[in-house]
Amino acid sequence: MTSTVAEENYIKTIFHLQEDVSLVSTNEVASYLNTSAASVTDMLKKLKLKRLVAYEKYKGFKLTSEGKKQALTIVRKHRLWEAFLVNKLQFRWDEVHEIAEQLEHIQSKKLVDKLDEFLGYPKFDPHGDPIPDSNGKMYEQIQTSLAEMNIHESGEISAIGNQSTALLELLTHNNIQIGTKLVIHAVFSFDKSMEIKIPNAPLFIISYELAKHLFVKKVGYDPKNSS
Amino acid sequence: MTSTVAEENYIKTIFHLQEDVSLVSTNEVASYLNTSAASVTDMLKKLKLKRLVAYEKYKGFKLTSEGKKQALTIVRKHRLWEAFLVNKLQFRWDEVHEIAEQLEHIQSKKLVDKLDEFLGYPKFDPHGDPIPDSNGKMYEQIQTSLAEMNIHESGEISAIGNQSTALLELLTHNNIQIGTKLVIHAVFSFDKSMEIKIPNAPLFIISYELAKHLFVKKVGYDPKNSS
DNA sequence: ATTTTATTTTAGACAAATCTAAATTTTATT
DNA sequence: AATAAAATTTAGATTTGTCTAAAATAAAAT
Ligand SMILES: [Mn+2]
Ligand SMILES: [Mn+2]
Ligand SMILES: [Mn+2]
Ligand SMILES: [Mn+2]
Repeated sequence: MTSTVAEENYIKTIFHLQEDVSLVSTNEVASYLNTSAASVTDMLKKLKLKRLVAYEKYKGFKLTSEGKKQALTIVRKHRLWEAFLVNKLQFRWDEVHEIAEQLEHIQSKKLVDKLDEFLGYPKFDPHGDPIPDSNGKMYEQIQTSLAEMNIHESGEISAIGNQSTALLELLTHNNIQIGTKLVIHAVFSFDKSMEIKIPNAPLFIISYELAKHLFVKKVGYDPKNSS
Repeated sequence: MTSTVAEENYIKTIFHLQEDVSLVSTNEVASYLNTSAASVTDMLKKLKLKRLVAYEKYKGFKLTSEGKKQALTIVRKHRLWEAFLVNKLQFRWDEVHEIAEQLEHIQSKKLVDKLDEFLGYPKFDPHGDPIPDSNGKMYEQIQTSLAEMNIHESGEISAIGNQSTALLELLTHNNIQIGTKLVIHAVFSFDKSMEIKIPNAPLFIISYELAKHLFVKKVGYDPKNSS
């Protein structure tokens, strides 16, 4: 019924990988978890036996609905703990992922629900990722990478696609955080860098590399009028 | 350098058992941890190799100073998390031990110290047990079991030596909690039961079984005058 | 001082999670 | 369609933490 820490890490990994594609491969999981393909195959057999993944050898795999349900409770715990660390204990958001990787495996439904209540039922974690509620429901992220946006479009930073201290340093330097509104003033084809405007600051340029890791909720932009 | 969860559980167990006696035995640890004596011997070899216990076969064992230091950080985490669960998340004190058994193994010095600060540097956990500070120092518990006290002595409940829901139920019924002041009005030799007085309640009788599990800080009682 | 009992350790086995190397299957390339 | 390359699985080990049963040692009882 309950899963080990190792099993939970595989379940969560498959969950994240299958957000993009319908079937996940052995090697994808192996490289994500820094483990060998052989170990992944071993674990898949175990998870199949527990009916948490749908798996046929050589064919790829995905979570069953029970597997997805378990994944959502792990993701819920991970993000709630991250919110706790940042909102209550004053950690920076680049410090919390590692600790949440441990805390997400604590087993106690009551603890999670009380933590959720204590935090005021937050809908998003410090990186802008949605937190599943106790039924596994969470907000959709209707957002695009800033790198894919065009000149004159505007939006609001909704998530950060990388949790490194190096990225935080750059964002802090430029006064960018989740919730910051921006308008794209120019896009330079040479290096795909962008000139953007944010409130209370002069225009400045950000690299394509940076733009790729910033996710934006578009505003003032009606898809019906976009021909 | 860092220890596994299993190792930490042995270290903590030896720490608690050696509070009473100078040398701990294999069987004591085995029965405390509900494991076999053979497993304890196996683990002792490992802990000896890591220089965390002083152990000679057939002779008993105790923690080295490094072992004690590690034990204190585990106890610190355990009790701080219990304080968090009760003081911030509104758990009852009979619900928190199991969860703290998991949380005490989370590895992050910074987390523990921030948690301590967030809680306002509590000196005692919800069961009245002292919380080591970040240097491993903690208040001495100058307390005796209520069962060992005599008629006319008075004191204040400082710790509960058992964390069962059944005990909490009885204490709640009698309006006893940590901090409650009491005076012993009578001790009945037949069954060692005691008649006690607490503020705002009539005299009532408690069993020897209960008294054994209540720890009391004596007050208004000067040992110099006790002939 | 023997003998009996209790305690502790050793021997050997097992499950979980991992690995490397070899075998198999699938996919891509000529 | 045959062959080469890539991906995946299997075979066989290894480490950690556990177990039972047997052997060794220590403690208690006669
Ligand atoms: Mn994270
Ligand atoms: Mn996050
Ligand atoms: Mn406890
Ligand atoms: Mn406690």
